[in-house]
Amino acid sequence: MQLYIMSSEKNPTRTRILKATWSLLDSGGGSRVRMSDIAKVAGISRQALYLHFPNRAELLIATTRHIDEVKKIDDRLAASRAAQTGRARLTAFVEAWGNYIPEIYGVATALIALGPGDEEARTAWQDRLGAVRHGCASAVAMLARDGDLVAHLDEDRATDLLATLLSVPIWEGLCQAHGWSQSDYIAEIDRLSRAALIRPDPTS
Amino acid sequence: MQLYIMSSEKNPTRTRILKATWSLLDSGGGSRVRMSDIAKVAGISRQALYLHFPNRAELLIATTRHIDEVKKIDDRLAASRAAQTGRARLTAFVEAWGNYIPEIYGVATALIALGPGDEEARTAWQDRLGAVRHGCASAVAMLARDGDLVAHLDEDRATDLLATLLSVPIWEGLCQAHGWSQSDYIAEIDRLSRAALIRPDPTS
DNA sequence: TTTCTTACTTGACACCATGTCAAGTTGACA
DNA sequence: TGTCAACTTGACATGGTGTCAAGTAAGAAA
Repeated sequence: MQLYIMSSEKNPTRTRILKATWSLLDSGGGSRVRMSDIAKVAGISRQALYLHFPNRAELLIATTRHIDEVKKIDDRLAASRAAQTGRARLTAFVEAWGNYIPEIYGVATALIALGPGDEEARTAWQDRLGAVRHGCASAVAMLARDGDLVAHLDEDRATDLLATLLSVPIWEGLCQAHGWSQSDYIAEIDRLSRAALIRPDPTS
Repeated sequence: MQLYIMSSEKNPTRTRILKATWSLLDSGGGSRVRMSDIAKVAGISRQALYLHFPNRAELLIATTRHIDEVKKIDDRLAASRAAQTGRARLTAFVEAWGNYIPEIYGVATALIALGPGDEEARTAWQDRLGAVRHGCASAVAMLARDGDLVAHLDEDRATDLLATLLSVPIWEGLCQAHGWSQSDYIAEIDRLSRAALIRPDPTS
């Protein structure tokens, strides 16, 4: 268990560092952002960063947590849990997470790029994926409960598939590489996930 | 224009380097493979690598070409072009490319990891994606010709979507992270791409 | 006022990987 | 015998991370 402290209140320079990291990462250059760049934007010396974070990986991880806090991801995902049917929940979850991706994309990129070679960074990212997967799993479970889950996939498989459809690289491919709008992305992933998971024509 | 020489014949050490790179990259550690590791496996000095390749990026790129040559990707993709209907071609292409992914996965990972920060590596990888996209586009065009393309997507959008479904990260998510078998992967992507692109029930 | 503490600064340095350079060595071939 | 190509060895520049030691500025406590 861990105590989460509102980072906005105390530790003003720590917050300044996190905001600097966030803004640099958001402006594109995922893994090209150096510690010295962050220090410069935060208005402190490079070495002072290490008074607040033991290394680059932890700084990036702390930045994702900071963004989660500011963007209130927990609340947003919780809202998707209100849906009563599996189908509704699927759509709600796709929307909630799909719309969160662009907000963490910068940090995600940096964290993923760090992954091979940094155990801690990989773990941190896996944790996050785990949280998404959990949301996927409960949407899938609800579909199964409703008898709406496609026949050829068990719940685990269906969860794998949904989590993969909702992965960052897919968002990146469509919205970054191919220039899709966020709403087109959401609409298509929603449609695709329904095609993938929902049993066709159960009533006919 | 560029002359492609069968690398297997002449240049024995060059080939040894490429094979060493390939085997190291295949054994997992994508971006953790150092030039010195490659040299050691190839049985030459680290500096001698630079007598054959100007830098790491070019070595990786040459390695993908070497694999293409050995694995005959061109022939395999060409075979998928024999299909007469859009639907058959879609399946054939999914199979051809989907089964090629695991064979280049190691190098792909290293090349992608190099991407941010190395213009040349990014370009090389983009070229490859371009080739895949081209295959996707002609499958989509054939579907459209047959009147089988789903109504709400134009050909460009459909191509984007198919190329994304066939991207390396999706294979990685399913087959690496979640342990799917290659045949399950192919079956599911085939089904998913048909669900995504083919107009439902055109005859009823 | 003096002293102590905390947060920061400066500058130097070790580490590690890439890539470069210069000066050998070795073997084949003429 | 000489020459050339392929390779070796050792040294070094570069650029980033992370560490260390000594110094400074400001506020709280005595």
